[in-house]
Amino acid sequence: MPELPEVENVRTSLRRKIVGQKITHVSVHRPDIIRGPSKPRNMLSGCQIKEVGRYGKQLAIYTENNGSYEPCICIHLGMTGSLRYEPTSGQSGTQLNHIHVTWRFSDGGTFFFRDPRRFGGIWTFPTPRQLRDTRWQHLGPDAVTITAMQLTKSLRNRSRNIKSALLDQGIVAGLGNIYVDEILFQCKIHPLTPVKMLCCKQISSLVRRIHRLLHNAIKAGGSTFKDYQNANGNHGRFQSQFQVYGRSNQRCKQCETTLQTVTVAGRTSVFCQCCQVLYK
DNA sequence: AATGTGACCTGGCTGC
DNA sequence: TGCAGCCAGGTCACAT
Repeated sequence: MPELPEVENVRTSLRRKIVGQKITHVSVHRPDIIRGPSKPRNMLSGCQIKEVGRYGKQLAIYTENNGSYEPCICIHLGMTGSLRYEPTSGQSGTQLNHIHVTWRFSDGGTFFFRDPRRFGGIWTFPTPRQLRDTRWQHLGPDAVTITAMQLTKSLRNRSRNIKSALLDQGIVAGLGNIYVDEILFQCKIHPLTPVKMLCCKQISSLVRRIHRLLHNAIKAGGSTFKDYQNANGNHGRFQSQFQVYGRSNQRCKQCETTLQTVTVAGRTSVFCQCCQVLYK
């Protein structure tokens, strides 16, 4: 389940492998994984990789020609998507099923997009600016850099609860069910608390916790539950630090109360009814 | 306009 | 052992 820390680890592991390389051949095994209105311009075939970027949970692969930016692709990993780099054209450590796109590089290396559940996808754009001005335009500030002032402004006069607000990528980009549950537990806020009940001090604290948690999760290589691996095939280690996510009906690590679940915005939320206050 | 809900998709788990 | 049914959740279309 890749959220921001996992996507950031994919980005950093991938950029070391592919920046500067030229794509010699692309195979699209499953065309419906290519989304969006514009059909791919050869999925970067013949292009040289300039940089690997990220915004929220989305990755971007930028290419260049004589120093200027050329076509780019945006990759969303969805729930089970993964990107894997193999130094040779073989697929030694990569599962062969559910590979939808394969890129081959000038050095003989291969790069795969695999996504069993196909919630992910790839979007192509003629320039990075097109990507920013269309697909990324509606996203809120990236969760790593969002400020208390930006979040306060986004939450002003809203009637929804804090859990669904933090899951909304238009308010803050990069958080998903796992990290939102962990952040709300750390802040001692019940997931159903209406955002209008939170004061400026609480929102500032929320933002500090978001930054700290994401920083620690990125440092730990992200979290692995079932599927996630970075581009080298390594698993994350942050899941061992979870306080609530995946611990329904177990004891709260702070107060020993049995953790409960509630469905918010169609997602299972685990929380401690003793530690987390429902402001009304 | 803002918010809520269900569909998409498939691997893994549980219960019979 | 094999099968059916349920659950997981990011995003989007549609309903309220």
